[in-house]
Amino acid sequence: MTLSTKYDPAQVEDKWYQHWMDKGHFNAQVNPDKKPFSIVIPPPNVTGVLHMGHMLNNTIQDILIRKARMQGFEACWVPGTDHASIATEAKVVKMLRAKGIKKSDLSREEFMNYAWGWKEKYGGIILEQLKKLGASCDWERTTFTMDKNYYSSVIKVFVDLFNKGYIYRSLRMVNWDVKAQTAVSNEEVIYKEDGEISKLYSVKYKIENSTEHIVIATQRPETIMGDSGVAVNPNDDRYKHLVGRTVIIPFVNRSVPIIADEYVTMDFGTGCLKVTPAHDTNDYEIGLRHDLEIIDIIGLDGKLTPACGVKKYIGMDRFEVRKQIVKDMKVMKILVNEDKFNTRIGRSERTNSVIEPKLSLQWFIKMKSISKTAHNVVMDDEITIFPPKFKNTYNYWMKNVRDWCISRQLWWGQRIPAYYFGKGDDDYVVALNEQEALELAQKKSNNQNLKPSDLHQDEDVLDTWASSWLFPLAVFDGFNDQTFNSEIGKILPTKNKELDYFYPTDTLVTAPEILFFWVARMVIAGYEYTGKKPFNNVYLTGIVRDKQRRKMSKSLGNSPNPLDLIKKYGADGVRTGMLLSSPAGNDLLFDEKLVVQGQKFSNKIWNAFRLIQSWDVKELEQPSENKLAILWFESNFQKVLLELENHFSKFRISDALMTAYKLIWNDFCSWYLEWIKPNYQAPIDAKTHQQTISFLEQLIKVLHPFMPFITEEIWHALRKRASGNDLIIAQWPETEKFDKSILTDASFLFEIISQIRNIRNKNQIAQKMKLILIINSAAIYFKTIETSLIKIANLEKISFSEKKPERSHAFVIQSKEFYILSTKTINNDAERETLQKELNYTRGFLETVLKKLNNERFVKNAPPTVLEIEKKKQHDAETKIQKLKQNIQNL
RNA sequence: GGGCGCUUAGCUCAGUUGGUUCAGAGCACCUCGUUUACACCGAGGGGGUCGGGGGUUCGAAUCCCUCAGCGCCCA
Repeated sequence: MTLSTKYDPAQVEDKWYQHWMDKGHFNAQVNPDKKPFSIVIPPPNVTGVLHMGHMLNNTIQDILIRKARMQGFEACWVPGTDHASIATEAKVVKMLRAKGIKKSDLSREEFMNYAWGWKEKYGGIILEQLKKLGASCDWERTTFTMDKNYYSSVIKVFVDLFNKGYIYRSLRMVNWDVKAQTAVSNEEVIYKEDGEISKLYSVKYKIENSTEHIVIATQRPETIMGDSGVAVNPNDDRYKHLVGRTVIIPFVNRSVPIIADEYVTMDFGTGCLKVTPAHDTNDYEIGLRHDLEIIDIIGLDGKLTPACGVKKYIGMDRFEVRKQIVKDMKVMKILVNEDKFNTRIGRSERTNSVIEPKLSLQWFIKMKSISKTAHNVVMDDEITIFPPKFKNTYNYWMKNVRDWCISRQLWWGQRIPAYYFGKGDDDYVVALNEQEALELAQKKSNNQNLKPSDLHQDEDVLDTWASSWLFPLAVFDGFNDQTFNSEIGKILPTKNKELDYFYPTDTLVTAPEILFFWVARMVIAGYEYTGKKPFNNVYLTGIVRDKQRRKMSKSLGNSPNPLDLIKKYGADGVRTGMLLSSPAGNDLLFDEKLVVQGQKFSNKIWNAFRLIQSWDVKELEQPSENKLAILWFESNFQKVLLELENHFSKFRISDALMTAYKLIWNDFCSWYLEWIKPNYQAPIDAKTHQQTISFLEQLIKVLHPFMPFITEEIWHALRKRASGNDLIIAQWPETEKFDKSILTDASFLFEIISQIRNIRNKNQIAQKMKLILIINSAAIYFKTIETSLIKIANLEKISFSEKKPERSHAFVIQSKEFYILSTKTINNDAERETLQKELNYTRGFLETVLKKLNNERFVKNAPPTVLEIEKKKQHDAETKIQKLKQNIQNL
């Protein structure tokens, strides 16, 4: 069989993925004979298509899960998707609009049908794409956050938290998205980096019973009609005398107090702030402190309401009113000034419309007490975050945790199970279903005649995070009726085998951006319901950026299409390319060149395999150099395996890959294979051949988690294997004790070889030309490495002699002198220069060593081992200097 | 404004407890090399005052102070 010199991933990847699926290698079940190792996927949005961030994130998860599987764990990777309330609803609305259908024309049920239809069509795309990447998820466990069971879990939790007193309904300032007609969280409000240019208007307010005016500064003159106070700083001498007086609000002629509040910045604007509690978060706080009236003059649509009290403004958009009111103020001669200034304007992440701070009745979770354990366990490293710097960030957020607004004015999501039976703010009950709600409502209202039709369920749905925070529990059906005890609001142990076995999961791999949205909240939910953590480790990946450090995004168009990359370079190449530059927790500067490097690496391994496979094998006596090569590689493999495990234990995945990369490319291909390679067309002895195949097997084992496809392909090409004997479930190599002296011998050997190659290079001596090496040393020291040295350095022979040959190139290693007999005329000047350079360096080195040794305090204080080392350095350097000097003289 | 972090070779980054010839890796670059597994290759090489300054120590990339530049999170 002749194999192509180029490895072609397209030929093998789909084949092996299908094979693994057919054999059920991805599926995990409760198995008392094995320890569990589980990961839950950060569920991607159903709206999404695979992007580079997913590629990185899921490659890392796949690496962890594949390694665990090979290490004999029952490895379970649960995939799933997230219903993404806001984003999905936006997509569906847009899709309907294209068909000429308005959401407002549809009933809730009709809309949900469309939404489900959309989800069925597009919602699974991303998971299908993950298969191309090689993700070894247990697809039979695929979970969607709106699945029936999941939905009811979320509702149960809402009811439970309400009954426990964690959920309350309250008038709060929310960020209102006028376009999307929904409240959005603080995190979904975007402020432009450099701010935005706006105008600051200075307006005269008349002081009541006085001819005096006070000049306030505002950037929102359209809210003047909602003013219920004017605030100054208590330390501001300009206004001290006015505190306690009242002013007349223009347009509405309302009389409001002048109050003193520390919040006011004296040197901003006029130092005099109009207070509009209904339309600004800070004003709201001030209003609460000073008991000011709340006058809401802007409707949900962003238009002024009759409450503004000025007929011509009613029904006008807030920004139109701003233009008009400025004109009107000019006419009234109360506008003193308008200045351009740079300010921060909050815009909705989804619609880019300017956020309107708005008071509204919303549902909240009290976060302070429920999150206490979740805070502590991370501080105590019960849950470990990688990289550790995020522990600080987590701490800061938890310390200042704020109540969580969980209602969203949308339809796509879990509908809030609150049922209203009257007009009063407190006329509602919270229940699992309508039947229970009716019973509760009858009790609460003291009205046994309430009918189902008298109840009206809350129109809003829950924030998506208020469902996905249950993910690690819900995927193992932790809230089914047998497991979840609604009386005490706990998930019971020993009631659910799957949950008992797979929970807590091992490692969560996700982006730092959602440390609070998702990670922290999962920890909170985990402790609230099981008293246990949801995962042992949290690994936070970096953000995938382009070479210019710009975040990859659709709008910039700087993100390659992952599937195109896979097509072009193979999944193995792409996985490798991503990881090669992904140091733990740092951002990844993606460059297609890295994927090329991954592809080249595939090819290198492929050709190593081709070489081994091409040899003619005979029952011959094993040459001594092959024995040495094998001993060396065995020990070296063990040494490197330790390094690899160390990297893994610290989640240095990219370093682990680089370690494997160098082990294969440098150690195996460049050294080992060249060492044992038979002469052209000569056969190889069977023993060495077998051993070499075993080595390659070991190598592809440790490489498998990174490059699953090519390794599986070679695994099967190397030997005939029984059905089901696949690399994906092969046993991971064990670390064993190894011989360190052989490594020392080898590095001595390698150093000599490098020197000889260097001499060839510098003197234009062809690789093919055999050279004679003379060593000024007893032959006994070179017994083990002699034949290897002859072979790899391509020598004719080695002689041992104290006599320095006349025409030769000299070098010194570990105080031993080596001479390469020259076939050409030696260029004495060049040779002298080389040796002199070496001599100067060594002298300088000796000087620094002597400096230490002559320092009494060093000798007194340094530990004996360090002292010994320094003495040895001195001795070696002195010998070397002597020999170099002699060699220079001899020229 | 508050908090956290970063600055090491042309680029991206390692460097664990202060102590091996410790100043490293990968890529990039330069030189040489192709009938011999792979040119998606091989061999060799150059390149850094460890951001600046000060301090602690026998000894500092590593600890402390300070200045400068950059990034992230929160308000």
